[in-house]
Amino acid sequence: MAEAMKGLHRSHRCTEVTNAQIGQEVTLMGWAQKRRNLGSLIFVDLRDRTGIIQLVFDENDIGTEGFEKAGKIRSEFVLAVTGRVEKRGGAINENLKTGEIEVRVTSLRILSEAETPPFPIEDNIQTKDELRLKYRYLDLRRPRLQKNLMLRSKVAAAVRRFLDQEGFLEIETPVLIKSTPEGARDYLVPSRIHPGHFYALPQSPQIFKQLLMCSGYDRYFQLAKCFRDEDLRADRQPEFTQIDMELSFVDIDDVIDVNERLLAYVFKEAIGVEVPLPIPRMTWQEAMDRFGSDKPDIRFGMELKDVSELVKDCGFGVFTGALANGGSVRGINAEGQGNMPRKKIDALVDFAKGYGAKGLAYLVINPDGTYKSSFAKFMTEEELDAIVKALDGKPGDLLLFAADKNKIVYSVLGALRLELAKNMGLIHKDEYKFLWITEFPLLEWSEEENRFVAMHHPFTMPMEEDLDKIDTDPGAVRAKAYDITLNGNEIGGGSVRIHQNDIQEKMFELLGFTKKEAEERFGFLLGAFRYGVPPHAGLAYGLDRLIMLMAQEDSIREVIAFPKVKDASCLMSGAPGLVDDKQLQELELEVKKEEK
RNA sequence: GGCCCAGUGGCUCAGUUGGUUAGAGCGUCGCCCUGUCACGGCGAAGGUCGUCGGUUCGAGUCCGAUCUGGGUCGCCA
Repeated sequence: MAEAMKGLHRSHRCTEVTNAQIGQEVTLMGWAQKRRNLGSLIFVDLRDRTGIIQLVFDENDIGTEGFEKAGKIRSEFVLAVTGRVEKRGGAINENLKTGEIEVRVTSLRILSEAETPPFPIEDNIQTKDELRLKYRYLDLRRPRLQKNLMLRSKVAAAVRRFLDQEGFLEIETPVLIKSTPEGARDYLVPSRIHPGHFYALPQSPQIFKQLLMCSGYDRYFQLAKCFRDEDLRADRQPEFTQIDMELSFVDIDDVIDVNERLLAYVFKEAIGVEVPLPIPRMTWQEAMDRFGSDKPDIRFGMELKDVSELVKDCGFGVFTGALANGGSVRGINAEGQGNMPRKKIDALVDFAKGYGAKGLAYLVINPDGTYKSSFAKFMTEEELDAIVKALDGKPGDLLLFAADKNKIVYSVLGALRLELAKNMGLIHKDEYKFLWITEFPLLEWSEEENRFVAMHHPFTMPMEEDLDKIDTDPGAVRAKAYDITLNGNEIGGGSVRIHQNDIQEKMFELLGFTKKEAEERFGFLLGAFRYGVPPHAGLAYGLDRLIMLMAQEDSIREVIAFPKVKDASCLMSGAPGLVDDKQLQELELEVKKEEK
C-alpha cells in the first residue's frame, strides 16, 4: 500500500508555507497528526519538524479515488500531498502558525501507513519515561523534543562559529585510549590483537588536548564525546558531550574572557538571552561560606550565616560538641516559614539526615516576637537574641541550624537552602545567573584511599602565592582552577595547567604516585613536557547540561536523542547485551554466563 | 550498595474502613455527518489490577519478596 514519492519534490516544510504562498501550488510531506472526517470533507493536520499545517480533502478537488484514499488516513501515516494554498474557508486557528491558511489537496500519496502509536505524539502528555524511552523514535517526534534537539544543533553551530572566529582549531582526539585509573571509572574495550589488554573510552580528552598545546596548536576545541562508568542522575549520563577547549600562552583571565564572550554569544544566538558581562566571580571559600555549595544558585538569597562564635559557650551540647571537634554551627533563615507545621519541619530534619547531619536545630520566631525552638532551653535569652540577629530573623521566620564538621554543615545547609527555595517558589527558570567559582582547593583528602586526591585533576596548577604551603600544609593550597556555574549547576570547569616539570613531579608525589607509576600512566605527557611546553589552560563545558538549562528542562535526557536509563542500559536497543561466543573467543575473554 | 516515589484496559487516571459482574476520559474499531481544528452523533471491542508468595470465608485494597521506571545519598580526578 505504501506508495513511492517518485517524481515529487517537497517544496516547503509545513510551516514554511505562509500567506505569501496563497494561490500557489505546493508539495508537502510529513506525518498525519490528526484527521477530522466530516463525511464528504476531510481535514488532516500535517506535521513535520517545523510544525503543523491543515490539509483539506474534498472529492471535487481530488476525485473519487483520491477522496477514498484520504478516508484511510490514520494517525502517523506518512503523506505526500500536492495542492493549492488558500485562505481558510472556515474560522482561523490562532494556535497555529499556519492558522490562517490551508492546503486544498489535489493529489495524495500515502508513503507509509502506521500502526496506532502506543502513546499520543503530542506535547503536554504525561507518559511514563519507560514507555517514552522504549519507543524513543516516536517520543522524538514530539514538538518539545524536536525543539530541544534543534536548539542543541543551533548551540553547537554557534559554538563552532564563535570559536572559529577566535582562532580556535577543531581537532579530534582518539576514543580508544589508555586507561588512567584516576577519577571516574573507565569504560573498557578489550583488544583482539592484544588479548588481555584493554582500551579505555575517554572520560575527557584532557591529556590529548594538553599534548596538542605542546605540539603548537595554540587554541584547540572539540565537541567531544566522553564516557564515565558511574551511576546516573537526572543531569548525568554515562556518555555525554563536552565543549572542550585548551589555550596556550594564557592565564586565568584570558580563559575567562573568551569564555564569557562565548557564553554571551551562544545565549544570544540560540535563545535570545542577553548575558551581562563580566560574569561575577566568587572564590570557592566564599561560595561555601555563603551558600554551602561550590555551585551556588544565586537567583535567591537565604545565605548561610556562621554563628559558631555566638554559641561557643552556650549550654547546648550539640553545638559546643561540634565546635570542639573543629566544626562549626551555621544557620539559614527561611523567611516567612515560621508557620511551617511540625510535620514538615520533621521532614526537613530527615532531609538533612540524608546529607549526613545527625539532626537539625530550628527556631521559630512567633508573630509576637517570642521564640519556639528545639534548643531554647539550653540557651540564655541573650544568646538566642544574638543568633536571631545574626540571621536577620523577623517575626514569622523559621531559622534552621546545622552543627557538625564544616563539610557536613556546608552540604546539609546547601541542600536545605535549595529544597526550601524550591518549596517556597523562589526559583525562576527563565532567569539565567552565571557565576565563576575560583580558587578551588588543589587537593581533597580521601578517607577511602587515605591520601590526597586531586580535586580537579593532577595537572592543575597551584596558585603561585600558595606554593610555599605545598609541603607544610598541602590541604590549604589553592589551585588555579575555575568552574562556570549557571543557576546552581556546574556547566563547565577548567584550570591553568602545570607546565613546570618540578611542580608536576611534586604534584604526583602529593598524590602518592611513585616516579615509576607516574611515568607508567602519564609518561607520554611528561615526555612531551620535556621537549618544550607552553603555559596553557583550558576549560570544558557539559554540553548536555547547558542545553538542558537553556531548554528549561529538568533532565538531561530531554536534550539527548537516545539517552540511557538509570542502570545505564538502553530501553530501546537493549544495550548492553550478551555477545556471541565467537566474539569472546577472538578476544580470549571468558564471561560468566547467566542462566536464562 | 542505601533511602524515597510510582506500577490498574493502547494512553492518563479514579477505585472509599478488604466485600457481589473493576470505573472514567482520551485513543481504537464500525455507521452517520461539507468547515472542522479538544469536530460532533450513535454503537462496539478492550483490563483480573507489574510478578511471585502469604494473611483472610473473601485482596486492586493488608504483609513479605521480587521486577521495572523515576528521584536521591554514596560515587562522578
